[in-house]
Amino acid sequence: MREEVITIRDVARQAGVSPSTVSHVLNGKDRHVGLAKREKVLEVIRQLNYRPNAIARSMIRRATFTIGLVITELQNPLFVPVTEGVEEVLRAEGYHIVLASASGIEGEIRAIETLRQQQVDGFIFMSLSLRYSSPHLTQLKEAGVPFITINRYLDDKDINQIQIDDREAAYTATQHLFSLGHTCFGTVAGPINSEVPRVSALQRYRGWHEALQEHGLSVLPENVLIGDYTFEGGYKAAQQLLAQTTLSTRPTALFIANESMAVGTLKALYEGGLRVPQDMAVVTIGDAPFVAYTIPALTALALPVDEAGRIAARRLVEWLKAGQPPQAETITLSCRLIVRDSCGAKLKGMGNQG
Amino acid sequence: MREEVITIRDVARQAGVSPSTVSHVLNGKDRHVGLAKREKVLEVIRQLNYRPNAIARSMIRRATFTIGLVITELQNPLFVPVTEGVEEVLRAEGYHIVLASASGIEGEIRAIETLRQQQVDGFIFMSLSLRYSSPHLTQLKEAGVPFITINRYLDDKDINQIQIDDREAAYTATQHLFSLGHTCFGTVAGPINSEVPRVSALQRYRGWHEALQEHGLSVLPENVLIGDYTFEGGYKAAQQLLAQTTLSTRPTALFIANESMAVGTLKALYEGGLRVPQDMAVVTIGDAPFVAYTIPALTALALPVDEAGRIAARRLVEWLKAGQPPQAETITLSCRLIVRDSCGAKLKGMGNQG
DNA sequence: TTGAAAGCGCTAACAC
DNA sequence: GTGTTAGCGCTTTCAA
Repeated sequence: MREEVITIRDVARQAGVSPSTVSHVLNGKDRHVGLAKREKVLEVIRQLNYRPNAIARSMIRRATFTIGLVITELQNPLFVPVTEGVEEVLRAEGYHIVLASASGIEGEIRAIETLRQQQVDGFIFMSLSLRYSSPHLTQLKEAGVPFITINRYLDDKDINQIQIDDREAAYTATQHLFSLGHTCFGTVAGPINSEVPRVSALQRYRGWHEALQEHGLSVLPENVLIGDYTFEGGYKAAQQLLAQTTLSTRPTALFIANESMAVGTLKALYEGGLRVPQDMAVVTIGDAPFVAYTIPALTALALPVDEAGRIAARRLVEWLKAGQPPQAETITLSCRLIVRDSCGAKLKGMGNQG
Repeated sequence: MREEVITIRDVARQAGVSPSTVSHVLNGKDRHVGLAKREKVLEVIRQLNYRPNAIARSMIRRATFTIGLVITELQNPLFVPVTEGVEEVLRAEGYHIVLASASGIEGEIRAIETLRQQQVDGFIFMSLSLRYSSPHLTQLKEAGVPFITINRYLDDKDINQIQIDDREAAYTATQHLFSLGHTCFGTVAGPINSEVPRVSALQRYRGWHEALQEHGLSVLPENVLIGDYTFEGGYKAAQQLLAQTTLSTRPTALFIANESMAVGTLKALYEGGLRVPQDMAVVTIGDAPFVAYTIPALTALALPVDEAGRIAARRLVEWLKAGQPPQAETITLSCRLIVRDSCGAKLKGMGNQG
């Protein structure tokens, strides 16, 4: 049943040439092969349905044209669009993706180890950023292994990183609320005070805070909630906000650290009888497809996720082709404000001054 | 900078043994290696930070412990959870995943070709099912290549398939509406009449239709809309439904073929001034995380997606281990009805009879 | 219990 | 232009 394996020698024999000639017509670079032989070889290849063994080729070339894509959270909304970007350029360049899911630092270390055994040519890390330092990545860098990170905040600036400017996005979001006339703010932050805080959550909180400070505003502690980036977390946080505030202390504008929590928030507000945007403006970060179809549609900062993937892949491929690391660089991508309905129009009266 | 490659010979030399001895302590099966030598070898391995070359090993073993995961639509909501299931069991079994995105049959054929060159041990296909016959898969089967499909409807019953029972899910959804007392129905179907219809859309339409027939009900053509499985598609379809129906002909219950379209529908209904579920009950198929947080929360049929992934991976691994195909089988998984708020309670009056 | 030797399928010097 | 040869790093007979 199973096709017997046919090798380059079989082709050579059938075509009456040497294996190296076959190899040359296959890879066809420097060497010139006579037209007659070349055609004959090509024909035999087709006839025999010969399929070159890429593994054997890798042995000699010392390159597998394979890159390891290491991620921690498959269900992270960034994963799919980033991967699409990565895949798009890698495929065009003839590279394959080996997917490794690794939760936690230990998992990541294990994944690196086995992928190196598999002789991947390089890595793209798209894992959560849980801390600023990652010794195992610094080590990987020192071993000369080509890799690039997406969406991590490593303080080792000799590592090539693609970052999305979470701080700026939060700042922009908050400014947007300002520009609409709001002065009484609340937020549902991401996991900023768990044991290992997510760096993006920290940065988003920071951006929000900076914008407030800039305007000399402070926020009541009861208007600052902490969520966990989930729908449920956003829902609960908003419920709590409503429960612990009164009409007089309640914010008129909410910055929700990510889109999942924003959806949860919308629901809690609806159930609490608050209208968005009339009673409460809501802005968030993240522009998953459903964000445009909530009620009301969410004003959000769109993360340049597929671009991040493409850039990462492109830089890695350049590195691989050059055979040496590019100038280490941290590329920071900005988010784009997409105004929809959840923040409403500019406030008219001054009655909202908090 | 770059670590020089250290091979099994280096280890052997350092440890004062032969390469084959090192190989044996590494793979440690039949052969007994003296304790002293074994320890010495292990120590040298650690010292040198030796990393066996999996590629070289594959050459001899004729197995790469790698499987190709071929998908058409990265952004398909099934992709992430299915992949999680697949990854979970494959990793536990020591297999690696090579991800190949391939749009269309031609892309799939190309992906198969290059992955076979990469010597993957088997395949999992999680692509859209666009047609019932796929000659290239039948061919792959005949070549003796181990593979399994998820969510495809192939009429070649000699191929191992994992299916989700779309027809049944739609039937159940519709029955649920019935059980609540509805008699006037509408639907937003998936892409059932495009040039290459999606089989799942066809099946869901069929299940809906069967349930209606069973109750001897017919549906006004104007209450049957066709969408494209997107948020936008659902939104537009529902708008059209409202536009082309009057209060007297308008359905009281809607079956929306997937969750994205259901979200769009909810928005259109809201904007049209219809309350869900009071004025219109809505049920859908697909239970992406956001489905529980729409307003109102959607009653939906949850697809057993991660289970599908796990089963597929498990069966494939068994096949690989056995070295021969299992009894060809099409495993059909059922969906689970999750009742939330979008269908409301049982209708009281009889005024809704259509 | 261990080592020597022969490859896996391919490419790349090096001859001719 | 083309063939011969020597490996890539590993496993696996086959002897010892």
